[in-house]
Amino acid sequence: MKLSNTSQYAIRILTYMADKQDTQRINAKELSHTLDIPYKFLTKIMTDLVKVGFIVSIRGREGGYRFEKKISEISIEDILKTFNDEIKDEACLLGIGYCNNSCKCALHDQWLDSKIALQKIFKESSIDTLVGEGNKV
Amino acid sequence: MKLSNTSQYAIRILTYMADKQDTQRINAKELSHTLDIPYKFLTKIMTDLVKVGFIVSIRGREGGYRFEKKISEISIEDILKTFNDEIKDEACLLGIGYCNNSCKCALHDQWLDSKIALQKIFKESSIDTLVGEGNKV
DNA sequence: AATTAATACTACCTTGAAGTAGTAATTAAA
DNA sequence: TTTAATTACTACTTCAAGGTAGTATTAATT
Repeated sequence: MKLSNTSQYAIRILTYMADKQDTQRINAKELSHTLDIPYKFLTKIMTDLVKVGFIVSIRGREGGYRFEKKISEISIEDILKTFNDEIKDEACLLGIGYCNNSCKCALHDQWLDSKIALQKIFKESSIDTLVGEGNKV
Repeated sequence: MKLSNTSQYAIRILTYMADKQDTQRINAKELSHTLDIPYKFLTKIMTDLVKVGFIVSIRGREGGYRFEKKISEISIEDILKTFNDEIKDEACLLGIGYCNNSCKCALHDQWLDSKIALQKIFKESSIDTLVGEGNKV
């Protein structure tokens, strides 16, 4: 009952980047050190985040990353979808195919409200709503 | 954002067993066929469920499994705990150590209500509340 | 007593996520 | 134009969960 490491890392990276947007470019080394994410694994994730258009990369000396999309337009859901980690509508908590109103598992009704609440949180939490709270990174 | 296969299997096994408690013993072969769980993997899970005291096994010909605990006294939470898959109080959605009121990640406040709701569902859903609804197995 | 049908145990194999290594490509600075 | 600092790419290794195989043990039936 948790997000994948990759999704967790991606959310933390983008939140941290948003938090210090004064400095326009942030490089992988800084992110790796600050967020304690293995360097090589982080650069792999960064490349994915570039490909999906959340950020752009500047290669070469003095390079790094900066946002491409507005941070108000990147939701947690968007990030989770990038790594195929979102909660799908017909997700079955017991892993028996798909659940819906007419075909459901024994936990479907109990799980429904929480599922919707979680989906809502993920959809409505954009990166800009997460910054500046002095939270741990 | 899902339960482990093992937990899903265990919940389905116990729910199915509870659903047909008329027949006192159920054997691994029937469970494996009916629930479409690999036989050898299922027997491994069954042994765990025996060890933790939810069920007892009857070895030898005509053997099988039956409940040891009352099905009203086995919660989803109990099952999840058996396989170390429960939602812990200080679980951090972003995987940054532990979260609490004074030290939290950027998603902690948003996640809190859902977490509590889920914990409540898992705690309050005992096996007997899941049977007899005609749900898929 | 032998056979058969069941669970238990030990050890192994497979798979996908996580993580690592090395090199190529790029670009600013010296 | 060389060097240094950066991201991108390809391929590999590691780890834990999931799954499999073979054998031992148990006990009712024949």
